Amino acid sequence: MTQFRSGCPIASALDIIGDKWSLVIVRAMVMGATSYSDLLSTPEKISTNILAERLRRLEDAGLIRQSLPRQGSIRGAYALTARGAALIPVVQELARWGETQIPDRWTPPERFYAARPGDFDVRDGDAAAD
Amino acid sequence: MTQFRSGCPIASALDIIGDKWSLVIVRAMVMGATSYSDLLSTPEKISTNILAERLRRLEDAGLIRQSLPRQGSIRGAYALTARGAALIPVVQELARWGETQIPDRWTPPERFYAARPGDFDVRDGDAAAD
DNA sequence: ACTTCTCACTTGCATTTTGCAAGTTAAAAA
DNA sequence: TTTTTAACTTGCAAAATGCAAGTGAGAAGT
Repeated sequence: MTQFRSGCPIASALDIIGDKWSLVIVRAMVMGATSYSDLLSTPEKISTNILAERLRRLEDAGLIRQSLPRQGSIRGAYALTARGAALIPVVQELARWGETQIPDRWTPPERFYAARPGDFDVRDGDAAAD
Repeated sequence: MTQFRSGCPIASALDIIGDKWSLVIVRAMVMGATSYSDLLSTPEKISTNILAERLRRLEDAGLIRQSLPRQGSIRGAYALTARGAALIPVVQELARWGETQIPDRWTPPERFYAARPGDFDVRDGDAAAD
């Protein structure tokens, strides 16, 4: 599995999600993306091989999981696990930093900052009905 | 300068500090590192060329700066700018994530979590006397 | 004054990661 | 039954990372 550079929680976290794409994927999933094509259609234009590899790594690291395919679809939807959802405060702080420190960035929608780790990892039954 | 993948503040932040080393350097500086050799002696064992290049990039991005060399030293000490210090909440959340989600990580000292952006970027005069 | 040491890097080169473009496979739609 | 679409895989070029060794300038020792 991942070799950690040290016992430091920050360095170790970066050994897992310290790249240009992992937290972009987490952001997209916080915003509701669940399929491979949802993730491909983000404005950042991730390439297909990188997305596939990142999804594999995030799954191996236990941050996301693929639910069992429902009938009428070949593959299951991706969802954040509790561990992955625990990154929400990190991406929110990153968003605040980007908004305040980099000129002309978009303002994320309210519901992005309102998201809480507990809103995810529903374990079973996709009870996301309104 | 940096080319941003999109207007998203998260993706743009990652375009600047989305790698394995930048936030490790910020962490070390929050903990008091000010010289090249301070930064080299962190437990993560960054190699010299990477450190030099990262320092250059962080300086170009306005996150750190090198103060004017005092007499008796050839180069000035590195310090976080206000923009760099604004990353403190990000590294703190990352630390919380690492501590709670990865087994057997070190517990950062109190003063790490107590650090506030306002404690840095003293602008002039190194008034860090006890 | 002259050699030695240390600090802050630079350079060369191998390895790994990232990125683009095109191809594949299976199921859903026409 | 041909065509689309969704979810990838493969090949190869380019960029980032990492190791080891080298450099230059001021500080320290003698």
